[in-house]
Amino acid sequence: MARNKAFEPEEKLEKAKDLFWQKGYNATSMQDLVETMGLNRGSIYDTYGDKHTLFLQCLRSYADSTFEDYQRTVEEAKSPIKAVEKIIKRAALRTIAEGRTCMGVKSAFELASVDEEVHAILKENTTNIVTVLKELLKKAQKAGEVSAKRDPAVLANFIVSNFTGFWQSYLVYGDPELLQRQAEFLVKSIKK
Amino acid sequence: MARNKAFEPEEKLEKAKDLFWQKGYNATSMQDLVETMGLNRGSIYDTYGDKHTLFLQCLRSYADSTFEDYQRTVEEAKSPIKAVEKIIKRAALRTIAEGRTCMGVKSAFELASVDEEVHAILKENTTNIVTVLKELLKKAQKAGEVSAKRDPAVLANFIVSNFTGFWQSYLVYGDPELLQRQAEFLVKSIKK
DNA sequence: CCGATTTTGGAACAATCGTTCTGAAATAAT
DNA sequence: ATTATTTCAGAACGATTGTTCCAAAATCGG
Repeated sequence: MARNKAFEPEEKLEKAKDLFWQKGYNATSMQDLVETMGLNRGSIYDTYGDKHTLFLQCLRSYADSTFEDYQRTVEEAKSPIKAVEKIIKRAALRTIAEGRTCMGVKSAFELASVDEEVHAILKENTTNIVTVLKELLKKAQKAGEVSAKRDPAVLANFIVSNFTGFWQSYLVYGDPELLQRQAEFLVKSIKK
Repeated sequence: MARNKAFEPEEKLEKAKDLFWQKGYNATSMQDLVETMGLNRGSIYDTYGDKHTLFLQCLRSYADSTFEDYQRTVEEAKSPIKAVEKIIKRAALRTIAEGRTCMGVKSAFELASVDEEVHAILKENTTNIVTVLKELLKKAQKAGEVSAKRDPAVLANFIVSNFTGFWQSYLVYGDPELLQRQAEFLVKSIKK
């Protein structure tokens, strides 16, 4: 009946994601996308819709894969508190290694206050991570590894907020050692 | 000899600042600025230079006034540790009250990685606040109000990073109570 | 009042924005 | 081979981007 798509939509979406991630939404033009994705203008509109819709798909893809990364980190841990520690260390490591600021954080500060769809994606993603941490902290409290006086919800949000703080710190100073020490202090704060 | 300026440059800069603050750099157009500042195109270019130069002046103005606000907060405090507490509480309060995300944080994530001038302004401003906190923490350590084991530099950077975390938390959840509790936990973390 | 200098509103600029459309080439199933 | 659908390169769209320029009005010091 018809010709097949000559490209892998997910693979090209990955390229779009990389570009949006690097430049931000407003600073990325459709021309940039055409060149980076190596796709025709029409093909982009046919496959992904307009620029905004394309961006939402990229953001969702980014959010999902980071969440999956945190989930994998949890699975490998030997105890609840070790899992929390691992997640924090992993966040610090990603900040240093990725070479550019978390797409979620960038998008939050650029768009979340004026774009309800972006806000919804980021809120859901944040809640997912917070929920994982909250459950781990509850278990850690039962095991006596975290003070029972603390509210797990506050602790979990505190940790996730600190991840944004990691990006800010590294963006301004680019000092891996400082970041590591901040992460270590965060772990200590949670434990005792 | 010549006609005087019919407007107060600083007053109009304030309006530009408000607009950049609200919309971000890339999403603010020159047309927006003309309308919001109530000034002629030519007058803007004559007085402030091009869009980018105007933005830098706005950002500097914002950074200076927030730093002054923190300095005032310190002066009113009765002890070093109280001053640190006050600064943290004040940051949380501002997050809740101002209705829009800190211009410094927004600009950092939108521009700092590609705009060296913006990066320099923000780095200097951050260093200023970190320095104030560091001195206060040293004094607090001498007074036995903060554990001497901690590195004041790490603590100070940890606190400032948490301010960015405050904005993220409030941007995503808009929950004043949660933020207050995060701030309280931050204070506790520093003290013990 | 006069001459110098600004402000002002708006026209004009080339460039780019996101988006749509065209028409021809390519490829799939019938 | 025919037909249906997609890809492709690029033209074209009106709108908007940042910036410059111009002539007229306004206001100052002498």
